[in-house]
Amino acid sequence: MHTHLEEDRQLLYQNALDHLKGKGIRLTDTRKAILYYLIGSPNHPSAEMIYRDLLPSFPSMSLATVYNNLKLLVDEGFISELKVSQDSTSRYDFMGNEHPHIVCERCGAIEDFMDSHHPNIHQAIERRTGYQVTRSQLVVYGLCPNCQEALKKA
Amino acid sequence: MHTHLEEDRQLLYQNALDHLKGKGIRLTDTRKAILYYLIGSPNHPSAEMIYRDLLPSFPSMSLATVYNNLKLLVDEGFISELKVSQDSTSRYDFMGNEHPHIVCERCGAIEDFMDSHHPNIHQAIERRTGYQVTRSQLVVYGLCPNCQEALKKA
DNA sequence: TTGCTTGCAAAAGGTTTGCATTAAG
DNA sequence: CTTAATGCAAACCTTTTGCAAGCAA
Repeated sequence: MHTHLEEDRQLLYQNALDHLKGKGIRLTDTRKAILYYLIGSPNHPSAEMIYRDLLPSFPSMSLATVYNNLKLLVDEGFISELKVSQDSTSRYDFMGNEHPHIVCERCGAIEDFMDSHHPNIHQAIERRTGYQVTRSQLVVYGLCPNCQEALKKA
Repeated sequence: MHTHLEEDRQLLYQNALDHLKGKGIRLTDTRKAILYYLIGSPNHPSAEMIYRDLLPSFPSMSLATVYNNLKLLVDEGFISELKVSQDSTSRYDFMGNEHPHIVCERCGAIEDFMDSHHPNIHQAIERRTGYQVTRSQLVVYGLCPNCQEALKKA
C-alpha cells in the first residue's frame, strides 16, 4: 500500500521533479536519488539508512547532504517526518495523503495502514478545540505478526 | 481536563507513591517533586522545563536526575513520552488514560483533548493489520486560537 | 548497613552549521 | 556567470553513562 508500483513511482518522481524545477530548486544527482529512493521505500528510513543505501552509488556524498535534502523535501511537502517512541532518530515517509502508522515495539518496524474515517475527524476536532487543524498523525504501537510468532516459540 | 483538581492531584500522587514504595523504589525528595510537578502540569513539559522550575526548590539537583526519574516514571507507567514535529525535545505527560494531543505549529503549545471513539478503533486495527495493538497516539497539528488572532492582526 | 539514587562531568547519539569548493541553470 | 548545493569538519543539543558520594529503607 505504500510501496508504489514502478509506474506510479516514475509518475510521482516526475511530478516532484517538475514541482521542484518550477520553484527554481536545482536538481542535483544526490537530490534526485534521495527523492527517488524515498518514493520507492516502504520502510520509513532514517537519514542514516538512506545515506548507507545510496553511498555505493554516490561515494562522495555526505550525510549532511542527506539531511539538507530531507529538510527541503519536508518543506516542499513531499515527505513527512515521523518520530516514534523508543527511537531517537527521525524516520521519513514519502506520501501525499495522510495515513496512520503502526510501529512494532519489539523489532521497530514501521508500517502504513489505511484508515477511512481518520481524516473526517478534523472538523469535529476544530469545533471541540478551537484550533485550526492542518494535519493529524495517528501512531499505533503493538506487536507485529512476526514478533508475535517469535514470542510464542520462546 | 488535564490539570487535575487539587484533591485529584493528591490522590493520584499518593497512589503513585504507594505503587513505587510497593515495588521497593526509593522515594527521594527529587523523585517525589518531579512526580508531583508532572501530575499538576497541563503543559507537557520537557526535562529542561521541569529542571528549571524545580531548581529553586532543589538547588543541587542535576538535570541527569530529572532524566533518570522521567525514564523510571515512564517505565512504571505513570507518564508518557511525547515527541512532536519541529521540536527536538521529548515532552512528558502524566496521564493514566490514553488521549489525543493537539499541537500549535506556531507557538508550540500542546494541549490534551478528549476523543470518545478513539480507543474503540484498536480492534479494527488489529483485524486489518495483524498487529497486537497495545496503545495508540493521535497527534493533531494546527493553529491555536491565540495564534489565529495574532495572525489576523498582522 | 546496603545498594539505590544522586550530582557531576564526560560521552554518545543525531542533527545543524560555517565555509571553501563545485556544479546547475 | 551566478549562486544554490555539496562535502567536510566542527559545533550543537538532547539524552545517557560512569563513578564516587550520599541517603532511603
